[in-house]
Amino acid sequence: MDLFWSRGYLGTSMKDLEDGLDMRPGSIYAAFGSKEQLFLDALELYAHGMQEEIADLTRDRPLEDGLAAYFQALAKGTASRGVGRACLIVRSLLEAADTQPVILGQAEAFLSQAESGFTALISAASVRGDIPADTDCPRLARYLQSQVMGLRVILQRPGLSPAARLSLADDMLAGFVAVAARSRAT
Amino acid sequence: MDLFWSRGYLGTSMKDLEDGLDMRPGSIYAAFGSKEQLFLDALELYAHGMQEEIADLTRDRPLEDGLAAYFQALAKGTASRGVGRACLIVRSLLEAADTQPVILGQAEAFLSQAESGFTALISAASVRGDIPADTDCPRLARYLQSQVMGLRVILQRPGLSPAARLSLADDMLAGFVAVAARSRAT
DNA sequence: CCTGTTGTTGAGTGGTCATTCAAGTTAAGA
DNA sequence: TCTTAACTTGAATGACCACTCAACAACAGG
Repeated sequence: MDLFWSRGYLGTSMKDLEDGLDMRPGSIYAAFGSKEQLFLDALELYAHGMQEEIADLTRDRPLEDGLAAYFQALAKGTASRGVGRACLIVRSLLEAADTQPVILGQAEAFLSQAESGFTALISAASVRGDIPADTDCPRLARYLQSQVMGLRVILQRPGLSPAARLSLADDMLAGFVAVAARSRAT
Repeated sequence: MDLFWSRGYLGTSMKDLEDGLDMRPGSIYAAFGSKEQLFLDALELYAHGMQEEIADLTRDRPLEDGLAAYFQALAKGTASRGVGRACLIVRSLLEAADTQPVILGQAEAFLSQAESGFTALISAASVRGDIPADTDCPRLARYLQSQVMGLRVILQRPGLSPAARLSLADDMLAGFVAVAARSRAT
C-alpha cells in the first residue's frame, strides 16, 4: 500500500513490489493474482483505514471540534495516515481516469463509501443538535469531502509554510461551519 | 497536452504521442528533446491557458459573480478548459510526487503562479470594495485555490448527479463568501 | 541544375515491463 | 522415514518502453 501510495500504480514496478514485499514474482502472483489485483487489495486496505478514521472523528466530541482537530492534524502533517501525502483514492481516481477502468470503478466506489461515512457523521451531528436539524446531510457531506480533498492536495505542495497550512485549516473549518449553518436559512 | 491530460505522464507512451502528433520518433526528438521535455512544454501551455482563464474571471464583473459563473461552468462541464477533467497541474503534482522531481518542481511552480493569479484577483476586488479592504489576500487566494482543486477533483467522479454538482458549486461560493467576510472580524 | 540545409523517416537499440513455470524447498502427517 | 501438499524460487518469455541514427526527401539560393 505504501509503495503504491508514494509511486502510483504505473510508477510502481514489479521489481519495486518484489523488494518491498520481499517476495519473488512467483509468490506474488500465487498470492495476489496480478499487479492490478494487488493494487486493488492495497486500495481496499487504505479505504478501510480511512473509513475508521472518519468514524472516529466525532468520538466523544461535537462535529466541529472533531473536524477542527482533523484539519489541523492534516495541516501539521501529524495525521495518523498520510504524512503530507494526498489521499490514495484521489490519486488513483486521477491516474486511472481514462486508462484503467477497473481501478477507476473501485476508486469511485470507495469515494462514495467515504461520502456515506461523512453523511453518517453529519446526520448524527444534526440529530445531536450540533448543526441545524433540517440539514441536507448528503449535500453537506459532499461539500466537506471536496474540502478535505482540496486541502490534502494543496498540502502536498512542498513549498507551503506551516503558518499558511494552519490558516488554511482554519479557513476550511470556517467555510464548513458557514455552509452548514446555511441550510437553516432556506 | 490533451493526451497527457487524459492519460498522465507515465500512461502516455511514445506510440501514443506519435499517433497524436502524427510525427515519427526522430521528428519528435528533434523538436522536443525528450518525452519529459515535451511533457513540460505541454504543462506550460496548460498553465498559460489557466492563467488567462483566471485573469478573465473578473472582467467587467465583481469577484463574486465571476466565481459563481466559474463554479457553475465547472459543475456543468461547460468550462472552456477541462470538460470534467481535473486540473492537469494537480494531476501532475500527484503523479510526480515521489518519482519525477523535475515535473514535480514545475507543477509546484505553476501552482504558485496560479495562486498569484488568484491573489491579484482578490486584491483587486478588495481595492474595488467587493470584499473587506483589510483582507489577507494571499491567504484567501490559497483557500480559494484549494476549493477549486477539491471541486475539480470531485467533479471528475463519474457517478455524481447534475443536481449534486450544481449544489456543490453553490456551496463552494457560499463558503468562499463566508471566509472572505471573516477577515473583517479579526 | 547543383549544393547545402533542414527536416523526416522507420527500422533498430538495449533495457525494462508484467507474467509464467519447471524445479526446488519446506513442513506436517502417517 | 516416506509421502504429499503447499509454497518459493529465479531464469526465461514476449511485449513494449524511450530513444537513436543512417538514409532519404524537400526545398531554397545561386
